[in-house]
Amino acid sequence: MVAGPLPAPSGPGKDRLRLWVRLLRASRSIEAELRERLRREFNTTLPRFDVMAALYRAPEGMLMSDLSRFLLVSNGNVTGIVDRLVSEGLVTRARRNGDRRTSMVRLTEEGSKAFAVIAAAHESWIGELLGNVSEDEARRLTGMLDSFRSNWEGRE
Amino acid sequence: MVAGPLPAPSGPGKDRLRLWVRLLRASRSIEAELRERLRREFNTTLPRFDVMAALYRAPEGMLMSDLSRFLLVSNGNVTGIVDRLVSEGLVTRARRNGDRRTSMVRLTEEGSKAFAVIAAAHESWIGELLGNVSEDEARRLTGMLDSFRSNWEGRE
DNA sequence: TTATGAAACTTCAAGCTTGAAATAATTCAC
DNA sequence: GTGAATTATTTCAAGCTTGAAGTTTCATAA
Repeated sequence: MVAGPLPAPSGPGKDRLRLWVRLLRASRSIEAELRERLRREFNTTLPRFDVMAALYRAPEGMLMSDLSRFLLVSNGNVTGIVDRLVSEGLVTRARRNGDRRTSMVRLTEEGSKAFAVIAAAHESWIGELLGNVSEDEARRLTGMLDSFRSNWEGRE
Repeated sequence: MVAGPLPAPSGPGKDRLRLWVRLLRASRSIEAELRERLRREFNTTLPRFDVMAALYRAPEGMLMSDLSRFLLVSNGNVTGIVDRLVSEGLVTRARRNGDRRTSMVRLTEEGSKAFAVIAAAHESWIGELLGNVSEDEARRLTGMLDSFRSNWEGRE
């Protein structure tokens, strides 16, 4: 490559690279805004919200490793976040009789109530922040991302 | 088993919420894979790569605040990453005569060479990881994300 | 001039994140 | 049953990230 300083990227593969850059910028922008609002309005964080959201969908509870797999983060990471949620009284770790290596993590009553409030705000924020994406576009994009996902999960 | 535990979310606004969840999962999956490969193959990190990529496009250099704005991260964050890159000899901070508050950050010769190698691998990884997105789909998705971006930047 | 305000950075504490190593409990092969 | 893998989790050091507070330098204007 002998080139001028800023050749507009082109050539095979550049379309996907460009897509990746856009995808990353979009999700970082939205994430930053959500993080900021969660902090300002509810004094919480995105990782805590993510854990609570996962647990809210699973009233019977989740193992640490379930959480880690579902949220796509490391085991050690979940330990720390759950520790903080426990110390805030939003979550419990219940030792199981069957397998004493594991513990079921569940939202407390308080955690569940708190989450419901935050989730409602969160949903309306998303509606606002993605307001310029039409419902139709949203569905088409979602479809593309779904097929990306199934291909991704089936790869080695 | 009365209520199904996981009613599929529906109703107004749910399409955008679903889109956001898919978007976040896709970018996190890809990011995790890139991070892993950068570490394994080049013993570096995504934040360092991002800074170097920005500097590579700007041979004349960038201010710390330019980097922070461009990468969508905080000022203090950039300080730390640049510190590490400097100590690795990949980047320099040059004090300017005009305004002594600022310094121009540039890739060193070594940094530039190193980046070129990593960037080539990075591009081929993206080609591989997004291989199931057709070129056509990639362009359409990019178009949607572009219009999202211009709306985003124009919001108050 | 000089103060006062803004701008560019750095520092800091707290929290998030990872990968690797350590613990503890279970399962499996024999 | 015993010992060797395997699985679930925690701990740890290093690095990333933020928002807030602090420093230095510059710009403005009275």
